[in-house]
Amino acid sequence: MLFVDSDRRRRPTLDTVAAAVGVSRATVSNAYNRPDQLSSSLRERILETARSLGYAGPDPVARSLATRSSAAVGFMLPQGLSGAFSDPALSIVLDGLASTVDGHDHSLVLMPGDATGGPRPSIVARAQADVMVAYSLPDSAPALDAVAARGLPLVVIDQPVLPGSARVEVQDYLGATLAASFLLAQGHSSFGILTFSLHPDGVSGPVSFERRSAVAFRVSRDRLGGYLDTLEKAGVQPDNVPVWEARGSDRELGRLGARWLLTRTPRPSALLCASDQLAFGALQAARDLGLTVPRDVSVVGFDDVPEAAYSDPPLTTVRQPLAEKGRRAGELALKLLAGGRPPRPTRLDVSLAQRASAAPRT
Amino acid sequence: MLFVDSDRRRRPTLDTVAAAVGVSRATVSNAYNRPDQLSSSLRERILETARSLGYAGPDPVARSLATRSSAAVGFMLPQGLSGAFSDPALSIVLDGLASTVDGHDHSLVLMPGDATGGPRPSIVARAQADVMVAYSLPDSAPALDAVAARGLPLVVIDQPVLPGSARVEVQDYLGATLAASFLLAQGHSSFGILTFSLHPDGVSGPVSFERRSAVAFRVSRDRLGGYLDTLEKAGVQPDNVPVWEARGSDRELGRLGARWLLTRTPRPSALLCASDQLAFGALQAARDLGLTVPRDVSVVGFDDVPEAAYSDPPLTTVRQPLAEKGRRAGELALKLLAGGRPPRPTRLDVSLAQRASAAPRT
DNA sequence: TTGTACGCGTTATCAA
DNA sequence: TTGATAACGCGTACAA
Repeated sequence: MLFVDSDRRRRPTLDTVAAAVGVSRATVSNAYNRPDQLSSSLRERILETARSLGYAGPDPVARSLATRSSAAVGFMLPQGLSGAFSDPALSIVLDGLASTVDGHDHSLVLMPGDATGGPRPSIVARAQADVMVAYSLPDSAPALDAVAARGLPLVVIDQPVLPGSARVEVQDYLGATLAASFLLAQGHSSFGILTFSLHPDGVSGPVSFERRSAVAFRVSRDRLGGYLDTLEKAGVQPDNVPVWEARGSDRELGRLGARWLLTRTPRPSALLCASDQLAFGALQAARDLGLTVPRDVSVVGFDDVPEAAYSDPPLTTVRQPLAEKGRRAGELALKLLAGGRPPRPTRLDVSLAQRASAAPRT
Repeated sequence: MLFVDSDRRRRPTLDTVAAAVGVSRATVSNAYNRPDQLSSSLRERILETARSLGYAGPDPVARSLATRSSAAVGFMLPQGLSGAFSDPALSIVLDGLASTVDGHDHSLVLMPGDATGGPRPSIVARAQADVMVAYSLPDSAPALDAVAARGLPLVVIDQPVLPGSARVEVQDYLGATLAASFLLAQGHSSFGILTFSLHPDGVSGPVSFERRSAVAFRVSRDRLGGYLDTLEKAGVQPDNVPVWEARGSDRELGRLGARWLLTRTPRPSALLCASDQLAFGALQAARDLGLTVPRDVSVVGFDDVPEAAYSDPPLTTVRQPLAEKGRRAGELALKLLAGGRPPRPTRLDVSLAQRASAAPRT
């Protein structure tokens, strides 16, 4: 009696099913993975028995060990998910990526970053994924070394290419140039710049001159550089352009920064914002201060998230193909997984979406 | 020569390192996982050798197989990530969850849903996670059966509790009641309701009477039920209340629906929206039609996402503790993982955040 | 169809 | 204490 009661409730395995049906483990495995390797009647019998035994199919981990593939794509973020998901641009990219890999029966493992500007190396070392995608990590992120140490293929988005990695990138510098040129052409000569993190230290505030050099995030570097270089070429001294660094790309942080920028003397007649979220915050800050956009101040964003078309006023911004960026990254990941060599990086185009938030200087 | 060149580039394993150091595999394993089990000098020697051999630490998959734990929590979504990430409410919940599990060195595996209203069962069957979290899946989602088949612990958010699962939930019905009561108290008597999906079939449009029954999503069911019941108690016939179902909780879809609602005759003087996103769309639709909120029409949302405080006008909405919801789910998942029994569900509170988008009927 | 050699660790249990 | 032995964990895939 006692013996019966204490029969070990181990979960059934391939062997359990094989024994019950009276075939070998290999055959049961085939029933799941290679239906053509056995008669359909036998297969049906096996599946039926498995069901009755409560066997839910081959254990994913064991299968991964045997095949040396976990059918998952790792996605490394520069920050916690909080920051991540509040950024619609990232959401769109992630969606493009997810739909691509999902279509190939791969799952997505998210690795949020922490204060170091990326996921902790221990997280990366233990993640069950066979290819990693890095999204806008700082150049020196320890997470990248961890990926290299594991020898996993890597796709980078918005980052300098690493040896052996594939890369998706957008012409950020060019985009910034477009934005600045446009405002210059509109007659503006007094600017303020609102950027997101330059270094992975969580600092917000006015940007000192030293801090502008050796910027750790490629995107920030390119956008800021594009703005400043363009202005300088037009005769606007970079030292005279106030720059505010927000800790993240978030509306409220943008509002804070824009409030500072718009209370400088002289007040800038145009704000260059490194993201649409920051720009939305800037629109709000202008309203708070009783300024009208674009009459009193022009605002230009970056990304062209869907909401940019609906803000008040609709946002003039640099458009980049966000969903495409994610899809490309997904395709590259899959390609690397299939053993492909990293192709040369293709740069996605940017363009200026002219709406109502920027106007000629009055 | 040739032999040397062709030396098999297999990745080093514990054995490789053990052999190189001249100790057993177990000792190398201990060097990584139980530093107290060996002298620190030996440990250092092992780690050093591992480094020089290019060994990145124990293989995560093999470790999972041996420990029978993959240190990951799976998150099942009702839709593709597209819909998911465009919903700030979900983002916040997910963030709360992610930070909780991340703090315990667990990773997060995302399982996007498809047309069936949840992830495909095959995805669930193969996911490497040892606990699943279901977010607002329809009651009959096949994904839930797949979880049960695997015998994985389950946490449900915004769903009816399943046998053996833990659950975190919000008083949606009560929240809807608050919103409707408030508008009634303000003197409104002509309403329109804007809801997100009632059934997992991707339909958008006016909601027929039959479609209002047997609603598949608990949240939709409770919110819609709360609105209609409250109105009915106040003498407003549910049949006379136009209801628009949006395919998703998305601003643009909300705009479409609100446009329809606001062009009914007689025009509703108040709109009850099942989410803030839909409400934002409604604000836009009102603007499009030349209506002023709240003078011509009052709008009430649901969720109280951060942006609700900054919309134009700021949104009166039902507040629910989104981040807390995610954290609770994460804690429950961890608890289940540790072998805990599912505690009885705790309901999180809701309240009404009164702002400027709703006013007494003029 | 089947036998069986892996895949790569973890964790008692045991010995020095 | 410190380290070793060996029994799993659960499949996959190839040769027979």
